[in-house]
Amino acid sequence: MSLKFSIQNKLKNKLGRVGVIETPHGVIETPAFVVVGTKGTVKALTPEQVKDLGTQVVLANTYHLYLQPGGEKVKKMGGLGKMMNWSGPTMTDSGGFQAFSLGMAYGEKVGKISKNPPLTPPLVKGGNGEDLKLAKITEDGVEFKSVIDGSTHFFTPEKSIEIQHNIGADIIFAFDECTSPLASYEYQKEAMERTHRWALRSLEEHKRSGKQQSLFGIVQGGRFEDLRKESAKIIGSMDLARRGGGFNGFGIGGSFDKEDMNTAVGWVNSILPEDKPRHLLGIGEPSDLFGAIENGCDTFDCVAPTRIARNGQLYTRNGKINVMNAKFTSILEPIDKKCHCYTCKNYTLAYLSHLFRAKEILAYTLASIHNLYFIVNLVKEIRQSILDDRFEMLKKEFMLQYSNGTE
RNA sequence: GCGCCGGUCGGAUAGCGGCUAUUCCAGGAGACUGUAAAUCUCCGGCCUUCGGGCAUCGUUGGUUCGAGUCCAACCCGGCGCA
Repeated sequence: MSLKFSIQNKLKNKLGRVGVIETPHGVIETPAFVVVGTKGTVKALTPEQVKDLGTQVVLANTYHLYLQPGGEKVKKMGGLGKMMNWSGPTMTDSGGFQAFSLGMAYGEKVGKISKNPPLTPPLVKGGNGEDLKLAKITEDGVEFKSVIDGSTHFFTPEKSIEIQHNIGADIIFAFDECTSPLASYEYQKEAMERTHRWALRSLEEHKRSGKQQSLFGIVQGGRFEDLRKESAKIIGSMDLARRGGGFNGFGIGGSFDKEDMNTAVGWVNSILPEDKPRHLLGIGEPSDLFGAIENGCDTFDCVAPTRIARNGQLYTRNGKINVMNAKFTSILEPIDKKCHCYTCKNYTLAYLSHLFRAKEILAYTLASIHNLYFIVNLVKEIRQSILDDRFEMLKKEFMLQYSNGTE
């Protein structure tokens, strides 16, 4: 069950690399942006549209598919890929993110990326205790309340792996706890150590089952250097000596400060084994990609392009625009004149603006096509730039234009 | 002409004597990073030293400590009868 990963080229004096991951459902040329299809569908898009815009791999979610339709049902439908008519590589997240989004973050204005690092250590202790939250963390696992009907479910590492086996993605993730950026050092450490214990349990459950899917272990540690390094060391070498093999690849999870995310990723990737793929979980604003890639990440998934698309925000080389703004109602040009996506080739901003205001379903489809095309192909462009030895040039050019753009 | 009903933000509404005039939609803007999300937040009369202050419920008067709310007249709209 080892995953084939080969490195084709590396960035000079940096951790970045170009490679190829071989899965049972085809290759992933890395770096690659992984499109999120949480419930076994990329919202607003058909798999053909997802494929045509250049997507190589789709990631679904264990918690959501477990609740609906259920892991067994997915298995009976032939597994994730077959079920959703996606013939390419697939991944599933373990449900660890929901320990955060339905726990600490539930009902709060907190994302996993904090933009203004708190000057004083926050009072927030950890991730459980409040009855209002839908996730409570214990040593054994996480108690979740269903967002659909409020029913209670308990995820252990073993349970998550079992569900992920049923769902049947090519790459699955160890069960972890995604922490809040507001959590204290003490809590981050406590959660990280628990995640390490869960990682071992995930790995053992996976080996015991004999399933052929690839399992990625997840590095935690929040924004703290010593924790990140410790986590990378432990997850990176877990179970290697005892049975050989260890994890097939790694996920880098948890929370970051926007400011030093790249540095944190660098700490981790300089420790993780070089010959296995590294997936940066949940990161993917255009401006984040360059830093993540040059710091050694091979794949990234992010809901941002599809979610913000449905909420009316669109990527352009000159930064993001909000298509709902009044000024776009009369602009008879595409979102981005240089973009080659289906949406830009065929529709004007004025029309998109109309579709959004009218709440027409097509609005969400066209916007999602554009944003995904933008991000997927930006990563492809970065990949090519590494092969052509002009990464720095592209990065400089893109970042300047993206942050200066007023359009 | 007579009778009845009604005039509250751009539209639709709540409000039936008590201080902060409600909600929805439309409008303006912002947010969203391993999807609780086609979602959420804020703004919307004037002034503000951002604490707040002053207005405002068709118009004008009146009753009352206090009126969007009660009374009168007028204006406008709908319906009915001539």
